[in-house]
Amino acid sequence: MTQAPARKPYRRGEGSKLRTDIIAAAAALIEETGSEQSVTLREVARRIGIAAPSIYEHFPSREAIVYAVVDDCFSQFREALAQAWDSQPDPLDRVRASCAAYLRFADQRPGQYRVLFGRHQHLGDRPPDRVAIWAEAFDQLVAGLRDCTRTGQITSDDPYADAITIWAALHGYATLRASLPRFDMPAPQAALDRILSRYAPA
Amino acid sequence: MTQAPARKPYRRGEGSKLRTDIIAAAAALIEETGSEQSVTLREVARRIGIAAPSIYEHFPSREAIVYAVVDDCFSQFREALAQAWDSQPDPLDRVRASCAAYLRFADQRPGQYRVLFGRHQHLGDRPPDRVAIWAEAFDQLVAGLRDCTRTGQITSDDPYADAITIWAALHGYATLRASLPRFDMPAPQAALDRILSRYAPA
DNA sequence: TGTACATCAGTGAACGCGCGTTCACTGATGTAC
DNA sequence: TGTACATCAGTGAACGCGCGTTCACTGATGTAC
Repeated sequence: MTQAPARKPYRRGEGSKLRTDIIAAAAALIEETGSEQSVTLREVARRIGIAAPSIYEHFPSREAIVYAVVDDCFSQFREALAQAWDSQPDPLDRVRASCAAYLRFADQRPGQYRVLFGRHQHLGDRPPDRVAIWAEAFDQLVAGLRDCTRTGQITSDDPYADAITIWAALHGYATLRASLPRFDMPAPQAALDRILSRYAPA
Repeated sequence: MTQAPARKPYRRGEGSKLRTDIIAAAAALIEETGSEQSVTLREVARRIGIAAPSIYEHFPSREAIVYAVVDDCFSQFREALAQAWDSQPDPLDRVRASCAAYLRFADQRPGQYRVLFGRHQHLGDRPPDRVAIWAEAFDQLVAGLRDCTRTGQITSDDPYADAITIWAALHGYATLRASLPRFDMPAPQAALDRILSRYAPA
């Protein structure tokens, strides 16, 4: 769509910086449209201000760009969750902080969050196994709930089943808010408080 | 993709039947891929066994087909919810039945459910106002919860806020289950029981 | 200090593809007489 | 009962478009001598 202004080639030895530009442009495109399909070589090239074939110096195919972006998103998502988890020693605070980080990611980058649930066929070399990443985050939530039941901060006869419900509520809130922007939703923090209030009564 | 076998033209006066075929083929395509983008005139035509330009007898553009399909989905969705609501006299049973119908629709036609949350730009003549349809369904849930608090079947200090949470949990469960089929989720009825158990303790 | 040259960071033109859409048309079928 | 013809339900070829990808190339830049 938008044509980037003229640019000078990177200096010798800095050619790999273009790789970063490509991923950034593709990520922005995904964020704007919420779809991987909008990542076309030509549109990415236009945004950076290069010719489309220049991309082949850094990626073997269109699909490889999308793959790299999604990979990047997953890393940042995991990092955000891990940081929140580690920041709190108390079990309930830990669950709260993790859930808040989850909603913050989805709120600030709804398009990228959306893409984390897309169907990603593998490129051949490495298997994607996105399910494993979600399972990891989910297991952490289950562990958190278990800790909270042990300390008596949360009452649950089945932390696994309740973790499913809480995850569903988080995911549902985040995607509803992004899908129906004209529908008046409470802010993330208020929504989270509501969700958890049924599990950790004051 | 798949080429339909040879077919005979509809008889005189029955030409409008093709319109139904087109919507059905487009709906199937959406259901298979979960995306409106897969509805192309040529693919729809291939599936029915006609030439692509024949579609212009019944729809002015590609977008009009998608619009008709989404319209159809919304009608069926509303109908399913209304039927469930009307089938139960007891307030809590009514909420349960409506939520169950919601999950059943999403479970049986995940691709079409997904599309109900897409961005639909209007075609000019009539405004889409999808938000109004969602608001209508949501208001019914709020009313149901209010009735249940009156009868004491559910405890809530803020039925509106709790309706948001319950809707989010339903939507989140449905979309997670569809997005991550390899992640082991409980069946819809079990998930619904879990969700509502926090609001209507036995 | 000057210069030839290898290499780096790209480019421009072209390909085949599927797409939406337009247009002139065709063959079967029901109907008026 | 027979026939001309209007109409219906479609078709085939073509258009311009944006796309992914290939290929031969080019100009600037750092380096060896």
